[in-house]
Amino acid sequence: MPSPSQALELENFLPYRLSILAQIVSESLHDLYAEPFGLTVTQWRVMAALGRFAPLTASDVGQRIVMDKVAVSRAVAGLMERGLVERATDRADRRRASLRLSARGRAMHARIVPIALGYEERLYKVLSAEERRSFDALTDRLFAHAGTLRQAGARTSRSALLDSEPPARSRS
Amino acid sequence: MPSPSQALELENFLPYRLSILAQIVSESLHDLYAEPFGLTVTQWRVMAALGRFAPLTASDVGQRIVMDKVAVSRAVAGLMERGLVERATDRADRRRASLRLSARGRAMHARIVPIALGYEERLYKVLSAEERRSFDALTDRLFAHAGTLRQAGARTSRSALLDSEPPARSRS
DNA sequence: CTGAATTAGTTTCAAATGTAACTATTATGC
DNA sequence: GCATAATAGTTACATTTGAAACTAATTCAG
Repeated sequence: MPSPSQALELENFLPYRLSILAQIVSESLHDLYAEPFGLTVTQWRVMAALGRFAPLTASDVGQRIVMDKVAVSRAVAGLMERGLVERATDRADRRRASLRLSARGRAMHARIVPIALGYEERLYKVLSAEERRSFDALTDRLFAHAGTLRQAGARTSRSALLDSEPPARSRS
Repeated sequence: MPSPSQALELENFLPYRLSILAQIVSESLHDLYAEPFGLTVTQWRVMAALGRFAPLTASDVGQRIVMDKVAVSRAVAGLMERGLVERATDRADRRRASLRLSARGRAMHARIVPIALGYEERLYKVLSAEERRSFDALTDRLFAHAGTLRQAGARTSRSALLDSEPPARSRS
C-alpha cells in the first residue's frame, strides 16, 4: 500500500465532514424552534446555557457556549427586549451583571427542551446505545486534542468547553 | 431508571457538541492556510472541489461542497481575479461554464493539500486506526440519518454529499 | 490617594452572508 | 415558430457577523 495520503478526497476529509454534519444538524434543529419561538441559534444557546447554569454573567455565558462577548451581548439584548432574560447588576462589582431566565423565559425554555431532546433522540436512533457512547467518547477526545493542537500557534485560545464545570471565577 | 432525559445538558447535547467541534477544527485548519495563501474557507473549499473533481460547473461545485450558488459565485469570482481558477463557457449550452484550476491554482492547491492532510493526520493521531474507522462510519450514518430526518418538513432538501459520486447531471 | 492598567460589556464600522430580483440562455407546450 | 417556463449564474439589498474602538467600573503600583 503506497502513499497513504497524497490526494485530498474532500468527501473523506475530516474537517469537511464534521463541518457539514454539524451544519445539517444545527439547521435541522433550528427549523424546529425558529418559527414557533422566533429565536436565532445564538439566542437559543444563550437560553440553554442560562437554563442549565443558573445565574451567569455575560462572560460566563460566552465561555460556556464558545461565543465571543459581542455575540452574547447582542443575543442577550434581543432576549431582554422580549422579556425572556433578566439582568441584575452585581452590587459588589457594578461592571458585572448576572443573567437569568425570566418566568417567561423559563416557560419558553421548558417548551423547547423536549423538542431539542426529541430531535437528538431521533437522530441518535440510528446508533445503538453502545455506538452512541462510543461516538460521544470519540468526539470528546477529538475535541480535547483539537484544542491542544490549536494552542500551538493560535491567537485566540478560548477553549475548555464540553465541560460541565463552571469556568473558574476569576475572583473567589 | 426514571425519565431518561428531562434536563438539557448542553455539554452532552449532540447538536451542540458537533457544532463546536466542527468549529474549532475548521478554524484551526483555516489558521494554517489563511495567512500564507489568503483564502477564505469557502474559497479553499471550491479549490478543493475543483482539485479533486476535474471540470465542474458552478452548480456542481455547490452540490459538492454544500454551498448555495451565490456563495460559489462569489468565491469563484475572487479566485478568478487572482488567476487561480479558469472558466470556459460551454459551447453547447452557453449558460453553463465549466471551472477548473489554472496552473497557478493547481500549484497552490498542491501546496495546501499536504498542510490540510497533515492537520487531519495530527488530529486523527488521538484515535487508533480502528477508532478512526469507527468514527468515520458513525458520522456517515449520522449524516445520512440527519438528512432523512430533515426531509420531513424542510424547505431546502439539498443533500447527497459525503459521496464521491458526481451528483448526476440533469442532462445526459 | 492618584494614575496606569484590567476587566465587563456595548457600540461602531466594515466585511461576509442570505434572500430575492435580475440577465441571459435553453427547453417546452401548443 | 412563439410565448411560457425553467435553468445557470450574477447583482442588489438587507441582515448578520466580527474586529476594533469605546465607556464604565475596578484593580494595582507606587
